Amino acid sequence: MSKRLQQKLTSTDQSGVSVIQNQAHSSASNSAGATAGLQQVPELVPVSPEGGGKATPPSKMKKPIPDKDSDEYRQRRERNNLAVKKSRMRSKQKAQDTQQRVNELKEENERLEAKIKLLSKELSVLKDLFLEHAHNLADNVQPPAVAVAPGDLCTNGNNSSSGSSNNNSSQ
Amino acid sequence: MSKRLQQKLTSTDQSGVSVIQNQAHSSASNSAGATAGLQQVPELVPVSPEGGGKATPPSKMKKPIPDKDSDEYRQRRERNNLAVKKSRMRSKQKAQDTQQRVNELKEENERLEAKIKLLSKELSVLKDLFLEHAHNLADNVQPPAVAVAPGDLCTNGNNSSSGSSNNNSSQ
DNA sequence: CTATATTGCGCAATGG
DNA sequence: ACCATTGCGCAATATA
Repeated sequence: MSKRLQQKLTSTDQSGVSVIQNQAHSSASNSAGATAGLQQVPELVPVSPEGGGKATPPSKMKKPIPDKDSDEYRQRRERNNLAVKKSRMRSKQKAQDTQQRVNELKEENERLEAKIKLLSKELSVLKDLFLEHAHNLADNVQPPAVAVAPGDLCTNGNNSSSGSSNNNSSQ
Repeated sequence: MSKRLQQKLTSTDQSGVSVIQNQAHSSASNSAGATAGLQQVPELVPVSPEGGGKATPPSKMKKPIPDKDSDEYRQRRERNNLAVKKSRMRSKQKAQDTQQRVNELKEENERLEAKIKLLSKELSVLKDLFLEHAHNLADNVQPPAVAVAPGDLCTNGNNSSSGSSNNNSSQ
């Protein structure tokens, strides 16, 4: 009574499907009334169409007949299903990773841009100071105290509100 | 003779498959010998199991019978197949776009890092110049030519002689 | 509730 | 021969 109607049930119960297929090319119509398990296979079986005892290297046989209900067939299918599942899992995983990569890169971009902004600011400040000096010299005037205290530069070139003049080390 | 064996052929010709399916839960074995087009439907039809004349709010009917070979069924399937195809196409497209985004972001990252490097260099040069001036002033002497005094107490860890005083303005 | 969108799964063809 | 990848259909489920 029981045919062979159990295949995966690995995760969620699915509907077992028995599928009969007709070849588009082979227009062999056969009749096989199956009471319970229905399946049909054309009885056309090219039984090794080779004259010699070769290993059929360039054998021209169209289809070795996808024998249904065959043990080997079922085994093959199951293995393929497994492979398919694995492949798809990896594919999805990869897509996810890619998405995450985008986020990481976006974050890093922001950080880099912030740093650029800061550096630019520092640069502009220093340039301004230079211009002042140049003007002073050009005016031939030499003020005893310069606009900037040399000690500041000696200690640290960072005079921003928060001291953050370090290179990134993470990642 | 020809049943209903043509479905997509939108892109490549595939094998037309007629699939009969049995419900996993309903263990009703029926017999339907079909010569050409085979199909089977369990005659179990839960005819609205409610006692009152309600609108069946939590109606428990399991399946309204997936009528095969029905016109409406076939139509519905075809529409779904189309939707599936569309959805998958978009999904793939999106994945591709994401990958491209990664590349773009990587490029931009490189650009930003290069810029940072350049700005850092400029900054260090300017700072060095400042230190020189400061020393000159501190020495009370003002040489006509800027004579660099190696005596640096200020630990300026860079004395790159390469003159790369570029000034970028774009972006 | 009906229509479309998404998702998991199996099958088959194909590529390596 | 084997596994990996891919396109497609079906059905269940989610979303509108």
